[in-house]
Amino acid sequence: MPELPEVETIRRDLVPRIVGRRFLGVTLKWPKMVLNPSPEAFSRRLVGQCIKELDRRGKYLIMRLASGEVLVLHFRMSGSLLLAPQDEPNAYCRAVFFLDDGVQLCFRDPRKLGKMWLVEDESVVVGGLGPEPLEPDFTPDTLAQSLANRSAPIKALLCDQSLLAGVGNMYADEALFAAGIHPLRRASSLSTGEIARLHNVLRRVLNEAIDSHGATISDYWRPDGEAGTAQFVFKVAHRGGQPCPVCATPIERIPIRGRGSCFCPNCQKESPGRSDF
DNA sequence: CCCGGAACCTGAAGGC
DNA sequence: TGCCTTCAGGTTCCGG
Repeated sequence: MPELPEVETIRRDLVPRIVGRRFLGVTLKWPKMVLNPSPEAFSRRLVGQCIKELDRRGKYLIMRLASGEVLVLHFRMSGSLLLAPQDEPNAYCRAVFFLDDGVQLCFRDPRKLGKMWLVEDESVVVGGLGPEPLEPDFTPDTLAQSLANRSAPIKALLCDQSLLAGVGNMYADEALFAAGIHPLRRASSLSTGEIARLHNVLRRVLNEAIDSHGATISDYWRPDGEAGTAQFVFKVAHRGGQPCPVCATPIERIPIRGRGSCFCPNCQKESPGRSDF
């Protein structure tokens, strides 16, 4: 599932391949994935446009076009953006972008949950996102303010895109393990020390995953079709039932807000850590 | 405002 | 062997 490290990997892989290229055509095989404008207008307005810059905001991939318009993509659960896929026709290819150097860019998405927008102002899509966790404006203080007076489980809030952009189920689990914090802890119960630790490990976990080119758990692939390797260094994410790498206690898996949450019941106690006082 | 749950989707996996 | 149910989870919407 593409979260921040996966989308950042897609962006970095694509920059040398598609910046400066022009769209010659677009084929929409699942028009419902286009949320703005109408699918017909989307294709008509995109053709002929030159890709000026690739950016990322949270889990959104942002293509800035020479005209000033912006093509925004979200991969949701199962989306990938593949360059010149070898296995055409691909049953899961929901949209194809034909570029002026002969390359095809295929939006592969088995579950059809991915979304695209063509807008003049990207803020209508990403305006509600919280700070970028790897940017300087994400500080222990801003995290503390986001968590103050909130009774929801910390795990749920870490996945709330309006508080912090780009963190999803996998990396929230990894960060909470690294910080030694139980995912069900009420956010407002975290100490200043715990919040500082969480802030620190969030950045570390995300940066390490980017270094590993993201995690290929199910349907995420790099644009060239290669898998990421971040899943091989996961300590708890997607590892329910397996032994904790630190203490060998079986990793538990419980639903939080309907999401499978993996943690070590020994390393991540439910009560606040005594060492913080 | 805040919290939790359903819906959108379909392939994979498990039960009988 | 094969049908059926359940699960996976990012985002949006809805109800309490």
